[in-house]
Amino acid sequence: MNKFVDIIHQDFPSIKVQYINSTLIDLEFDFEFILQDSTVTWDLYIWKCYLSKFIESLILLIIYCSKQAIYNLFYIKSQSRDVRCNNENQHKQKKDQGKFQNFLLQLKALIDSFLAPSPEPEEQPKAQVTKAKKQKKKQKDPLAPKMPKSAFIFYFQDKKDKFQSQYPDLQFQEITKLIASEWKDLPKEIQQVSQPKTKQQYHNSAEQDRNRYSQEQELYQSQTGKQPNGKGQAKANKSSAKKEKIIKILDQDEENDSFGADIGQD
DNA sequence: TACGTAACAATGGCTGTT
DNA sequence: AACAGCCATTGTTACGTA
Repeated sequence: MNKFVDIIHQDFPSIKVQYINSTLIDLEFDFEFILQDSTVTWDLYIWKCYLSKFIESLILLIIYCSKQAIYNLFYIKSQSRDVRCNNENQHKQKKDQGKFQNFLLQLKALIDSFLAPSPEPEEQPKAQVTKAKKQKKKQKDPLAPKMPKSAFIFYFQDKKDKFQSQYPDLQFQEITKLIASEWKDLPKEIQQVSQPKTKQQYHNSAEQDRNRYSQEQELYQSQTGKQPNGKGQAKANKSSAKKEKIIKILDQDEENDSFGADIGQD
C-alpha cells in the first residue's frame, strides 16, 4: 500500500491521498492539475504519457488495494479552477480534459460491472474434475499400449544419472528443473559438430516411439474389437502433419539464414 | 471441426492411507 | 508394511465442449 501511495505522490503530486483504514483509501484530485504545469506543451503525446502513468498506477492500485478502494478512487471530486495557460491552447485542453473525463467515466462503469455481485465460486465442479480424473485413471486398461515417450522424456532418461551423481543432495524435483533448463538450451548445441547427441536425435527417438505406439494401438484395437478412434487418430495425424510442417519451416529458416541480410533490407 | 485442457510418458523420494 | 499419489519438467495424445 505504501508503495502505491509513494508512486501516486511521485507521478501525481496534486493528488491528495487519505487513508480511511488499512485497506481503504480516499483519493481527491482535480483533472486540471495536469494542466497546471506551464512547462508542458499540452498535446496528445503528453496526454498519453500522463494517461499511461495513470493506468500504471491503477494497476498498482488493483494489486495493493481491495475492490472497495478502487471503487472509492472513482468518486472523484473535480474542482473548478482557473487554468493558467495560453489562450490558443485552452480549447484543445478542454477537449482533452473531456476525453480524460470520458475515459474515467468509462473506467468507472467497467469497475462498477466488475464490482457487481458475482455468484459465489462453486466448489462442486472442482470436486467433479478430481473425481473425473480418478475415474479416468481407474478406467485405464493395463493391457493398453503405453503412450509414446516424448523427446524430452528420452533426454530426461539420458541425463538423469549424470545429474543425480553431480548433485546428490538435490531433490529429484530440482534435478528435473535442471534437466528441463538444459533441454531448453540444447538448440544452441545443435550447431556444434562435436556434440554427442543433438535435440534432433532425441526427436528421432520420440518419432520411433510414436510409430511403436501406432502399431501397438492398431494391434490392441484389433484384439479388443474396438473400432479405431477416428477423432483421436485424425488429431494424431494432424499433429504429425503439423510437426512435419514446423520441421520444414525450420529447415527453410536455416536456408534463409544465409540470406538474412537481404531479407532485413526490406 | 477447432480449440482447450487433462492425462500420460520417466524418475525417485517423500507423504498419506489402508 | 505395502501401496497409491504427488512433485517437477516438456511434449504428445485423448477427450470434452462449443
